[in-house]
Amino acid sequence: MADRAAVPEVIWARPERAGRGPKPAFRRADIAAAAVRIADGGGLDAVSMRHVAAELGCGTMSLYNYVPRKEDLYELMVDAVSGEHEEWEPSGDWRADMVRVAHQTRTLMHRHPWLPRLMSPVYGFSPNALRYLEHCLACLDGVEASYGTKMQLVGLLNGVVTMYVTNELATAERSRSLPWSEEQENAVRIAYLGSQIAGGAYPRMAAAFMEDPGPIDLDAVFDMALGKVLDAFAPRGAGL
Amino acid sequence: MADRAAVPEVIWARPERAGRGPKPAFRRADIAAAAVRIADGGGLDAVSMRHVAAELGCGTMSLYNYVPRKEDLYELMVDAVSGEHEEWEPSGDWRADMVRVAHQTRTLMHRHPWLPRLMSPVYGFSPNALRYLEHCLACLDGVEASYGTKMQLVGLLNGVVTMYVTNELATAERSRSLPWSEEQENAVRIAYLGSQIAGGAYPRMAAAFMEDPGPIDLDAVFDMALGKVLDAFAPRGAGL
DNA sequence: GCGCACTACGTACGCTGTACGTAACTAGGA
DNA sequence: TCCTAGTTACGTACAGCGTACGTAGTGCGC
Repeated sequence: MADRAAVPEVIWARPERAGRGPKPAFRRADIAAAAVRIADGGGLDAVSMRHVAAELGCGTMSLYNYVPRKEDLYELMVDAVSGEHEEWEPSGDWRADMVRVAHQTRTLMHRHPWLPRLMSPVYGFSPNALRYLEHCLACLDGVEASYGTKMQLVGLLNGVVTMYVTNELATAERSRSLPWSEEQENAVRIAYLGSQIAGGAYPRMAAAFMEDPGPIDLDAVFDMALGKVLDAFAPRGAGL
Repeated sequence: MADRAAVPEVIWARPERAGRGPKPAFRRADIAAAAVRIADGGGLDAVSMRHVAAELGCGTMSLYNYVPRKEDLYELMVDAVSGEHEEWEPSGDWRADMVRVAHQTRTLMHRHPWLPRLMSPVYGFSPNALRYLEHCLACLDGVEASYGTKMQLVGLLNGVVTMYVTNELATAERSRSLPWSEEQENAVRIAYLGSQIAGGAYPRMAAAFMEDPGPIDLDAVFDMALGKVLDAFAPRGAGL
């Protein structure tokens, strides 16, 4: 009996190919790719063991030969798209490199809108996550600070990016599981908001929504927040 | 026929009591409280329509008289605990007030560990969320800045708090749905991490984990990040 | 070449959200 | 005042989920 993990197991520590039986029909990468394909097309909730198996053309339960739990499938997915992170020779300007890293992460999350929901520090040590972290640290090589501080910077940056993209995608991703359109939902919510504000109980909120700053440039908002966070760590181009 | 929402509907716009039929057995607050109780005790995944109904002592489908979709139950929950936010007379020192707000939010999230997962800008305009936002804006009354900037500050602050608490709770909340303990899982993951680092492919990661900064004080880390974010908006006690 | 670990996968269980139908109830209009 | 239409309550049912378990069949290590 294979004793399907009564004890914790990191999927990455498990060898792709066991010694004994018939050779596996897929590689882990195939499975991850199939799951990513489904999530990209139909949202994270479309990723079920049955769907992934169908996408691969195998029986549902066969997947459990590769992935002990669905949770591990998620971990495979996150690692797979983490592999899309490009790396480059550190430019010497760590601030510029960090901005580039952040933009790249944001692009990645827009390409795979389910990614923010799966972002977890627990997945932070998959093979591709390690490569990514090492690259970030390399970009910070010239900075005089402890690795602890550098890790905190990278963590905060990642967090802020995740947060912003989550907000950027919130209504769009939400409308995927709703029986009506995003615009309809927004209209109804804004109508309610208007009625509440008109009540006079929230004068400052009312003023805020009267301001009408014109169309919001999400890219600019993101860049501004990113800049502020970096400023917080290095106020005037000094070290951390 | 009641035509159970073929068109979007904000739950807050629906009256608690309809004119016609028998008087409802519960108020929305009862249902929210029951769901919160279950989530506090058994995690968010324990919140199913059947469980909530059982907690209330009514049939499962009766809930759908109060809540058109499960999603709306979540919205009720977030609003309910948002009501736990205390308010106070703005002190005049907006930075101190913002720190207090952030600490309060963090405490709230530790009391209701499922809250970060449900944090969504979509729920940002429930009654208690409006009260909360209005209070934040009131604390910023003396600051010379547009309401847009103020909203951005509040948003960024909330986001950073959410992010930090998510990380603080990640392993604990995760272990709730796992058949083994948090410590076991951590041990296995650290063992894997060690083996990878020992391979020599990630020299900086290796150095980072050699550093051993001693026990981490989560409160201090949180306060530091919070301070940096506030510094980013108001470098030296100036206005925004 | 034997045995056993492994792959493949069908069946089945308990759980989920919720569509639908029915019975009891009550407020508004005649 | 009675009638009726809209609401509440809730049992049943269905499609889908993760996954435990059992059974074949395959091919490496001894």
